[in-house]
Amino acid sequence: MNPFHDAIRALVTSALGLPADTVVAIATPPNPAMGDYTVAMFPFAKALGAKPPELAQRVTAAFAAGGALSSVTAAGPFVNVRISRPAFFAHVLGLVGAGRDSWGGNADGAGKTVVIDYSSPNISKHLAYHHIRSTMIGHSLCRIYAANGWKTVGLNFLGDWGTTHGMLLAAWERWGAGIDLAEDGVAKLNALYVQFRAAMKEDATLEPLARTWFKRLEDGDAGARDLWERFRQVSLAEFEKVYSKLGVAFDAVRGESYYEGKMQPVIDDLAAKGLLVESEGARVVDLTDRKLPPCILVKSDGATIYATRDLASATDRWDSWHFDRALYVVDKGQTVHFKQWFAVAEKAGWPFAGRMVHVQFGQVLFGGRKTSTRAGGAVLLHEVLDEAAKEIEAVIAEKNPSMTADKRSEVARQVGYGAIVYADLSKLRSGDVEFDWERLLSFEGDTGPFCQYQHARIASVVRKAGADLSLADASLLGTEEEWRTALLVADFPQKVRDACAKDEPSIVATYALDLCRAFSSWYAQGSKDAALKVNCDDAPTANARLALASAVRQTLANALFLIGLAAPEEM
RNA sequence: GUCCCCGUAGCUCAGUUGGAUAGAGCACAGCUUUCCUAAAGCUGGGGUCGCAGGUUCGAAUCCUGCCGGGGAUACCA
Repeated sequence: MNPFHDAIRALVTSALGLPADTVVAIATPPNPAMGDYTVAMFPFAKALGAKPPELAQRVTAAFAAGGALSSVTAAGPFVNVRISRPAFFAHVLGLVGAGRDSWGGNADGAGKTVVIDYSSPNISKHLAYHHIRSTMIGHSLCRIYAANGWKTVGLNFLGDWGTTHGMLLAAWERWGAGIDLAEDGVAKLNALYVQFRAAMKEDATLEPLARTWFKRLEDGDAGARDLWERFRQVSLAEFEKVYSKLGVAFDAVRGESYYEGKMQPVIDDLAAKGLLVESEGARVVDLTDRKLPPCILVKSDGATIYATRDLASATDRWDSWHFDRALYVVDKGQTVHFKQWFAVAEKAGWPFAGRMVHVQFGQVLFGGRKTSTRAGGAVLLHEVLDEAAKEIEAVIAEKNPSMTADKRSEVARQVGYGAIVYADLSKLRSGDVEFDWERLLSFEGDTGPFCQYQHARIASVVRKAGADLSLADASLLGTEEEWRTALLVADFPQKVRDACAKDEPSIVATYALDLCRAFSSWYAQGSKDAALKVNCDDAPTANARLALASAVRQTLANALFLIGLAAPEEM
């Protein structure tokens, strides 16, 4: 995948007489002064019956100068390798230049389809801040899988069914007269829902009323159906406002209601296979052999439950797309639920069994506790996004007063939203995250705006220089800072693979930051010594440096795209 | 009770799948502004990698047991 890595592998395997396909772990030495890459000899010692330092000597002795590698030295049990810098610089510039927007991607997933279930909010409720996790991790995974050659289907699985929606219909009947849903519809619906739940505690007739309304909905009663459809549309329109801010678009929106008619065949099939047993009045699949609680599919009152809907929906997704993999980007609190119905699919021997993955993530905590949207007072996602854009707009006005108001507003949204998204995606999925306004609204250091700033900086320097980068002579590159930057650029394709293999967008986010730091360090050299500027006085050197900077910019733009951040040309 | 996740600098987090002296940012002390502008760079202090064992040439990383935090644990999603 990288001719320089290939050369190192070839050298090691041939020197030690190992098969050419032996796994050779190529790492970065702790100190750049030691070399560009390093290979530890320990893994080969046992098989070859020799001590690691001796093997390192053998590799060194077999090295012949010329080609991709410039020097090979033994440091005890390690073999440190320096690669030919002019060749490497030329290689990097060529790759990025040829790849452009697709640079970093691969075709590993060619012919394969992944269905990614993400965001999946409940209608008639706001998108709260914590929805950013599923929404952006899922969105980013769509792009990462696509960059790895997969066909992706992004799916929003709306919570639009169940007795809670009956409550809302009942509440509307009581108090809905005169309410205009055209403006802040979701807020009004949510208020009605909260009001109804509160009233239920006082008035025992309300819960049956809600059930009756839901029954009407299930039976296709036109009045109930129309009203529910209206609530659904109002909610979707409001979700869409937030999604468009984030650049999120789905390939399909299928709510729980969509699968309503598809559950009976699932139940029948499980019953026919003898998997469905009666237990405490409910119909369940026993999972004691998997050390799991039984999976309830039909409640004792005869109604279905979310496991039934998930099974029906998986079946439907299989019929629609014949996926090779289906990701469920859902918080880790639902781990048992997913294990249960994945197990049911396996027991039933369905063709898609084993292809589902629960991509779990940690929860957003407020003061160390899980959020409760029911308790009210939840922080809304659009509020956080708007606040960040507002704050950053003031910063831009101060730092870049010549920018027009329109442009400033556009860039403020890109960078403000970028700050919020980056703050979430830069962390490993698995950990819980504490909601912290101060940290979300910081634009310095390990942040999205820092990455975007480096991108804008490079774009501006290159734009103003107006040089013909196709004439760049890579042999004129060579400072330590340029070198470290180029090495990082070359790592990008592997990061795109790793992020996909682990379903982990933070790998790309962390990488983007590392690349920015390397570039920023390099760029700052120019303030100490004008000869070290990117756009220095010596035209051929400037051309080569601008070409490398341009490669960094392209890499950065591609990385930011994968995590859903805009890459502004100026800021 | 059982199961899952987490525990690394004062705070927020990385750590190349077991490798050489554990790294960033924030905060703190200081220094540096004619390329996009300091939204940055450089220097410095700051660590028993929760604790105790084990596995081996070698452990923040793997195994076991504790401690601490969060979550799940059949008719909500």
